[in-house]
Amino acid sequence: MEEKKYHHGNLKQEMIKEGIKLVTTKGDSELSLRKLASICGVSASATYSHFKDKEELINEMKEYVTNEFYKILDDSVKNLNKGDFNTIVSMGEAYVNFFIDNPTYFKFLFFSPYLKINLSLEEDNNTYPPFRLFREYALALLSNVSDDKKKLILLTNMWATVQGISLLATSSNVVYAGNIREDLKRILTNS
Amino acid sequence: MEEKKYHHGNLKQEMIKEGIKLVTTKGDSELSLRKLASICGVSASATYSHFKDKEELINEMKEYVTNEFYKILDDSVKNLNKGDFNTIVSMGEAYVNFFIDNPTYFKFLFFSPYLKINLSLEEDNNTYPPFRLFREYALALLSNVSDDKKKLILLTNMWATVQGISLLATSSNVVYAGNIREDLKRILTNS
DNA sequence: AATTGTATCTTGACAGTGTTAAGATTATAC
DNA sequence: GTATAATCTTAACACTGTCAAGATACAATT
Repeated sequence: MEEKKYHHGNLKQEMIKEGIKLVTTKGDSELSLRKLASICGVSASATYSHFKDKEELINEMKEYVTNEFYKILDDSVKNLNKGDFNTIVSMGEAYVNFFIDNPTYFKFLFFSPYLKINLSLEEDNNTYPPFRLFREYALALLSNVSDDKKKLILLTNMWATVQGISLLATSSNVVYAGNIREDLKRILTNS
Repeated sequence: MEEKKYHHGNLKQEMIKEGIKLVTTKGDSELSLRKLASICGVSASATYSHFKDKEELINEMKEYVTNEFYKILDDSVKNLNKGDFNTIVSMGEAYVNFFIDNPTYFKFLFFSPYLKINLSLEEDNNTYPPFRLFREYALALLSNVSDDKKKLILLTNMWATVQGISLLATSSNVVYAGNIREDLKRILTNS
């Protein structure tokens, strides 16, 4: 039996985690600060000691999920060579599977002003980290493509493929019957 | 100067249209029944003479937008031959351009339980109409593909391409530099 | 160790939301 | 012309995010 203390001790982290749990199980429309505060055994206003407003809480939740996403992408290419075809395929599979495993995350992550998506060829630190990682590996594979415009189009298409399939896979009533490996191969080999 | 009448006369249609205007200009978070009722010069509860609840209003708004979407896809293949490559390309371009022209519609349409997306090969009437139309023309092009599994994968990929590019194009900070014609060609020719 | 300051929490209030109940007004049907 | 049904209004409910004021407990300084 836990003692009910005046100070929670770990409220910020718990709100983020319970918030993600709520979104995952009930959907993002069910996420309310008061409900969340109640779950954490704390008054509604306690939220404002840790977050400026609801949006800031949601952004921190997104950051948390983003880190999970990033780690999975990163792990998927561990011990693989950066320039290999197999490497980007492995990441592509991990990419799609992440959202198949967590269907609610796709909407949660990809429809928000938080995202800074940059499709340029140059490395930059403003890009959404998982995308940056994908770009890094995709460009490594495309290093022998000399035409920059062609390169950008190929990059965009690889991206659109994993992103589009993730979208379809997490939409209602859709089961993806294809093969992410074949999809990426098709894009890469015919260029 | 309009006379202010007790009965509005055309409230249902005006709420749908003004609702879409609100979503388009301010985003879907700004859509409230009371605000909408106020815009239409009517009390908050008047809504409930025409819609069961907010969800029903939103669904009718989606239906309206869906019809626009469908018409644009349908128009894009008018006077074109169903089995031609150019035909599906024309539709693909119209598909993506519709969402480039109306960026808020993508989120509005594609994240809701309303959608019934069916990726099977068989014709069925439960599928979301614009998707049904796309499938119809895509399958016409694929009529010479004998392997049903291969056919389904190709269909899915054509779909994922236009859908993924639409998503990227309507996300923040992304400009699609590719060419939808080349994308579809790539998918079709390498199979 | 006592005091002070700061971080964290509470209660109470405010305006805004979707929704319902009861009743007023007007159009429609017989 | 009268009854019925559709459409609207006002009033209220529970819920939401947010803020101001004050209570509590932890941390730092003397």
